[in-house]
Amino acid sequence: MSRDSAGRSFRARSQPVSTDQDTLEQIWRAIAAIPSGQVDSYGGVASRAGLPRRARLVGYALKVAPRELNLPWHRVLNASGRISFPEGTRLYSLQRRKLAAEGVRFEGGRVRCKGPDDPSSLDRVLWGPPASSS
DNA sequence: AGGATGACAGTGT
DNA sequence: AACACTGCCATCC
Repeated sequence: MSRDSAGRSFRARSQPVSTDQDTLEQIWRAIAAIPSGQVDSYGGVASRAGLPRRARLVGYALKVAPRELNLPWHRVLNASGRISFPEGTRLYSLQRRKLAAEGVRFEGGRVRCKGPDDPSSLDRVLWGPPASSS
């Protein structure tokens, strides 16, 4: 860990940045791997794709993703557990509807329970389908 | 070439 | 909890 002139900490990149087609496909695969009824954050997707700190790139990858891939794009939320589209837009309601169809419950504007980034729950995402009442 | 703008995130105040 | 700031990276003026 290092610090810049303003005192903020940061991790140096251990790998050269690449934004070629392979990188995009890697991200798309990570998104496709999110199980139905579960959600992940942009940063989480980036990490699982082997691209830590590249959350913004995930947003770009989603934007340019070919429709034929049929990616579960609606399962990707921002780090605060919220939908990243402005409320009231068509995409917002579409995403919210798709999530609801998979049993993802909302509380106010955010998904229930912890944040999608919580490392302890990445594997057994707790806010999953309510159908599996354990 | 340089600044603004995003389907973002982390840290500090 | 909300805001400001910065890192981040591709696009679009």
